[in-house]
Amino acid sequence: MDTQLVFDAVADATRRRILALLVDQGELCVCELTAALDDIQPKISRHLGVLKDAGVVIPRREGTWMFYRLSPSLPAWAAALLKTLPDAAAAGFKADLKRLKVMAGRPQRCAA
Amino acid sequence: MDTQLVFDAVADATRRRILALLVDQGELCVCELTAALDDIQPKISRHLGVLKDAGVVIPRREGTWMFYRLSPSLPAWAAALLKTLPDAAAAGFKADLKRLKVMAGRPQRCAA
DNA sequence: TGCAAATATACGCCATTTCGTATATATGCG
DNA sequence: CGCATATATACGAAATGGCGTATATTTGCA
Repeated sequence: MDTQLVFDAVADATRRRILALLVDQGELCVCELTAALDDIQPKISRHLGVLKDAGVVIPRREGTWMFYRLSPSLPAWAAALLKTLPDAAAAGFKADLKRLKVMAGRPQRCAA
Repeated sequence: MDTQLVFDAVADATRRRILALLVDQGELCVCELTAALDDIQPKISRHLGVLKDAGVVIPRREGTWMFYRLSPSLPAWAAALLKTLPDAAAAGFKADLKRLKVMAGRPQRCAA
């Protein structure tokens, strides 16, 4: 676990919004995050790539969907840091969560 | 409290080393931090300026010394974030702390 | 006032990062 | 195979941020 990569990961506002949603929701796919953040898909994918390379999230493929969730093997300090993100984002987080909830055609999960 | 400024503050390794020491030691002056990090004074001052502008630390003058400590009015999420820093820095933090302890001529505090 | 110590700031320079757009890859299905 | 959906990557441009060096500021004291 590279410390600098983790802090680089949370230095960007878009990545913090993604992580706050993953902390709260457990697992989300790219299209759900794209809808929740109301942003373009390549941007979301690029930031998810950064998070994956940092070891903060791990991907899971299900058909054409790619689901992302927090890595289960984070050191305690990193897990504690990520848990602060929904509070840190505050108002923005609630808006993102609301857009996620009203998103049309959310993918069905086969497995958890 | 500007969220982005706080995360920018901890994005830099030098600032994390400074903050880890302040979390652990409570209050330190520029010359102590310069010795502990084994770095040049303008660099330490510049980073302390960033931390001050972000509202993460507050300065206190005592003669020619400037002492810095964590802001007492941090939101809970920010305080929780900062508390992870000594663990996040790990080995580097211990080395910094050791250099602080063996520093010659540490300033005497008049007041806490 | 004049000097010394401690700290802060100014100035280019260089490296990194993010962005939008366009395109490539991968999977499922008929 | 061929098409559609979902996701990932490549590219150049623009902005940002840290660095070292030099210098300015502040304070204490003779």
